[in-house]
Amino acid sequence: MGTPLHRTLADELRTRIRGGALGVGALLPSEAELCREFSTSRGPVRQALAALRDEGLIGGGQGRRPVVLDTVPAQPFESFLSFTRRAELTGHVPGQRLHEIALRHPDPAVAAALHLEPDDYAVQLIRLRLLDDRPAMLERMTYVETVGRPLLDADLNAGSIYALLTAHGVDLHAARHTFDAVAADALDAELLDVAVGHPLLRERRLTWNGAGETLEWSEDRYRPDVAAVTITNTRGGRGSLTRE
Amino acid sequence: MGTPLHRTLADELRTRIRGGALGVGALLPSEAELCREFSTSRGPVRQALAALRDEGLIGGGQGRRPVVLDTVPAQPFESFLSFTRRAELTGHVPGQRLHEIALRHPDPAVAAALHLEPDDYAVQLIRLRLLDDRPAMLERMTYVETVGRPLLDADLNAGSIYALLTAHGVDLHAARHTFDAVAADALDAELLDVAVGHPLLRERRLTWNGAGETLEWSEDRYRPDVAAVTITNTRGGRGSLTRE
DNA sequence: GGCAATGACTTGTAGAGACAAGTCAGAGCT
DNA sequence: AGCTCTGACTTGTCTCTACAAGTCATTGCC
Repeated sequence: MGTPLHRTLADELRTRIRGGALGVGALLPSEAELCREFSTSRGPVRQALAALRDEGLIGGGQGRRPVVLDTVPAQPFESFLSFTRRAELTGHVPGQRLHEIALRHPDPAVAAALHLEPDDYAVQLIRLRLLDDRPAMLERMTYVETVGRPLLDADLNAGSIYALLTAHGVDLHAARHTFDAVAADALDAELLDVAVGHPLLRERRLTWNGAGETLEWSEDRYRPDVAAVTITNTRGGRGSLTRE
Repeated sequence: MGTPLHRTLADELRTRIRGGALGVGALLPSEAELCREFSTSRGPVRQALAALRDEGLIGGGQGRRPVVLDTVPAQPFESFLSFTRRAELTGHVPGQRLHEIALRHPDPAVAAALHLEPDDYAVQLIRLRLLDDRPAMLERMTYVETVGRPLLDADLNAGSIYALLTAHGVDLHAARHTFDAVAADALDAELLDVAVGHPLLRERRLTWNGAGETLEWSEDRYRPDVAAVTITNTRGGRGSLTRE
C-alpha cells in the first residue's frame, strides 16, 4: 500500500464527481460524514478536499458544505505541452530545427529547480520551432537523465518530443508555466531572426509526474509577432491555455 | 488577532525570501526549528510551507529541507482578475497612481473588441500599479459606459477597481488573457521607470459577464523584474498539488 | 582510499481532541 | 408577513502525539 490515504480519498471523490454521482451544484458529504465513511480522521479528508478545491472541482467556505462547481476540468493537456499538436489544431504547419543536444551537468539554478544533485547529469537541448517555416519559438529544455536518455538516440527534427516521451512511458502529469518578457540575447537573435535586445515572450516551465518528481525544466522564448499565449478563465473555473 | 497564524507565518517567510535574507538555493529552517521559533505546532508551519510551495517559491521533498527556488512570487491562477488581491496573497503591498481617466469614443480597434458602435462612449483610464512602492505594471483599461460610470466618481487611488465594480453588482464572470512581449513606449518608460525599448510582458484582457456581454478591454504591461504570471495545470486524474 | 552500514535528522502521513468562526433553518416575536 | 434570534451544524485553525519514509553525514570495515 504505497498510496497515501488522502490521495486515494481524493481519487474516490473525483470519480464520483466525474462519474455523475455528484452533479454540478450538488453538496458533498460533510467532513464528519466522510470521516465515518472512510474510517479516518479529519486530516486526510481535509487534504483530499483541498486537492479538489485546487483543481477547481469544488467550492465552499467556512461553515458551508463543499459544493461541486464543475464535473470536468479536463483541459486538453497535450495542448499545454505540445507545440506540434497545438499548431496542427490551429491549421499551421509546425517544424523544428535542432540546434544542440548534450548530456551534461546543468547550471546550479536549473539543477535546483529539477531537484538534482550537483553531479547529476541532465539532457539539455536547444531547438528552434517553426510555424509555416517562420521562426516562432526557441526552446532550451533540460530533462532529468532517466527521462532524457531516449532523446539522445531519436531524430529530433522529425517529431514531437512529447509524443516520443509518452511512448516511452513517461508520465507528464502536471506543469507550472511562468511568463515574463526578456530581451533577445545573441543566440535568440540569430535563430529567431530578430535584433539583439528585441522583446521576447519568455515561458519557463517545470513539468513533473504524478509522484511529484520533477522531470523537465524548459525556458522557451517566443517571437511576439508570430506566437502568443492565450488563457481563458471563468470565475470558480480552472481555465484553459492555448498558443496561437 | 484576525489573521490566522499560518498566514502570518507564510508572510514572514515570504518577506525573508524576498528581502534577500534567504537567497535562491538557501535552505529554510526545518519544520521543528520553525515550530520553536514561532512557538507553534507543526500544523500551521506545514500550512505556511505548502502555501509557499504552491507559489513556486520553495521546493524540497521528503526528508529534505525546503530550499528557496525563486525570489519572485508567482501569481496563483484564481486571482487573475484583481491585482490588489493577488498582491495581498503574495505578501506585497499594492498601490496605484491614476494617470488619466476619460469618457470618450474609443479607438475603432478597441470598440470592435468590446462590440461597441462608433458613437458609443466608453470609460478609459490609465493607471500605474505599484508593488511595495515600486512601479510594477501599467494598465490601459476601457470599460463599457454602463459599467465604467461609477469609476468617474470613485477615488481610484484608494482601492481595487475589481472590488468597486463587484460592489456595484457588476458580474465579472470570465476573461480571456493573451500574453506576448512588447518594447516599452515613451509613456511606459516614463511611468514604469525603464528605458524606451525595454522588454515588457503585455497582457491583453477581454472580460465579459455571465450573459456573454463584453464589459472590459484592458492592455497591461508588466515590468518583468517585478511581476510575472504563473499558471499551473494538471492532467485530470490522480495526484495533485497541495493547497492554500 | 573506497564503500557500505549506521543513526540522527528531516519531512510525509495519520489520529484525536479542542475551540473559533461562519452558515442556515426554524422557532418565536412584532 | 416580516423580522430577529437562537441553536445545531459545518468548516477553519491549532495542539499534541506517533510512526513511516527519505536524506545525509559519519563511522568503521575492507
